[in-house]
Amino acid sequence: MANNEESHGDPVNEVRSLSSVPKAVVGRLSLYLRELQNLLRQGNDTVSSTKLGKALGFSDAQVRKDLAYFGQFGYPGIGYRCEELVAEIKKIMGTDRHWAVALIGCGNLGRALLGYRGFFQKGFKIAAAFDVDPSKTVGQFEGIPVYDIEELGTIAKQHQIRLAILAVPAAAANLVAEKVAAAGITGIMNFAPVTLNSIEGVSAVGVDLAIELEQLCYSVVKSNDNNLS
Amino acid sequence: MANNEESHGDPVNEVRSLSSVPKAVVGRLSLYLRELQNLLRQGNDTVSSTKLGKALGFSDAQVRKDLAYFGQFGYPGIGYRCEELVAEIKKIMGTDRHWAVALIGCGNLGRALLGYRGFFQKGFKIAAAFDVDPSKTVGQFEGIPVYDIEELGTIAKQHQIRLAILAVPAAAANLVAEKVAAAGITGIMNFAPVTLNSIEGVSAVGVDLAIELEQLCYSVVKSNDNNLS
DNA sequence: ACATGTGAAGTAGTTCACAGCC
DNA sequence: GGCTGTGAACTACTTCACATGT
Repeated sequence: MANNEESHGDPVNEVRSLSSVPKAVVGRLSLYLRELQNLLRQGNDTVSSTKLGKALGFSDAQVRKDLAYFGQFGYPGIGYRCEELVAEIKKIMGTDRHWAVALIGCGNLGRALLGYRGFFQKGFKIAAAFDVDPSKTVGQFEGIPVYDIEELGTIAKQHQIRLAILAVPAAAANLVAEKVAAAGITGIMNFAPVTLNSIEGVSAVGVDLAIELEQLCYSVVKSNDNNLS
Repeated sequence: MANNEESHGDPVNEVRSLSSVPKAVVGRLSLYLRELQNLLRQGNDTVSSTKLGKALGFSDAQVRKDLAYFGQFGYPGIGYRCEELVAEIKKIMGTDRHWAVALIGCGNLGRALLGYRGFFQKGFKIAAAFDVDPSKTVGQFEGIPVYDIEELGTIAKQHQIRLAILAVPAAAANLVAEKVAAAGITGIMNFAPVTLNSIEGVSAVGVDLAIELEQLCYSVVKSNDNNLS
């Protein structure tokens, strides 16, 4: 029994869409994109729904249905042209352009995220970092200037920042989220271990690393139980 | 239209269970646990399914149904006793005990995770770190010793390590995952931006921070579209 | 022969609504 | 009156299977 799998956990990370496209579909789209880029790097020009699905643990029908929400991208008898599909999915996700991002909270995790290459590769650039601690707001980390949180509004306007990464303590998260919204930012990636209060016109995804590990823990314990029987 | 929400993205983080409990339920269980602990800290002894659900954006029925998969924990007319329910959920998740964890890959992200408090608070202790780079394997970070990856088997046995956090480059991830499995570790939290090949008897959750941000990006773009119409 | 796109069928997850209990 | 636990109804998602295209 192959107990391994990378499918999607569910409410551990948190987004809701308004439209008729199921959020599960959008989640898989990101995985398709990632896999397609890997395939391209390995020199593949085209890929079939069967192959793409198999690589990610989904059925071929699932792949085709998911893509069908957004258009007809395939070629019967051929499959999908990787480069083309990459471009399409990027357009759908909104990552066909560059995004300026604010990082708020320069603690352990915050500083690591400043140096994280993965964001940049997807077109996200952390334009500025913020903190409340005066000892941090003097300089810069990883070449990114650190400002006092009160300057968020000004700097956000200057750099046209539309997304914020929150790496602040749980107790401060909701207050900071309000400031972020007030600065005209409409997307928040929240690393604090609390569910943010909903803010009109602002989308949020929560990423709780400890919860993610806890989910893994459940799988491990569960699979042990099953193997005994 | 309140476009904010922290519900669960779907296949962005990746777990599959064998049993009949939907993975979505297990995901929400972690959120209930987190909220219950916050409620306790605020001095609440009991909570109703309505209140708990409202705090997280779920219906009262959802909360009750989710918990009903595991037993009867509530008191009609009263609700749920927070402390009691916390203990129950911890037991279900397997976090009622302590877990020794190996961290593999001491780059930017890896080192930040070594210092991340959230894991410890849930009972996870990073007992040892590993890397291939000899310049890193001499010392320690955050008080945690760093070993050469080849020592994984020995050290894992010594510390009874059952979980591993992979913070290695994408190109190395699958190879390292094999070594992890060979060391007798049965749970992998994968930060590398690839879907790991399935390994017999090993559970994996994938956490791709860039994908998480991409999902947020989609929500923001989408909600913009909707507001125009 | 191979692969897409899609209606139809099937499965899984969520909400309703109410009986029973405090 | 407030609240849980749960069958029944409903909704959403996934898979099937095949017509169509290369």
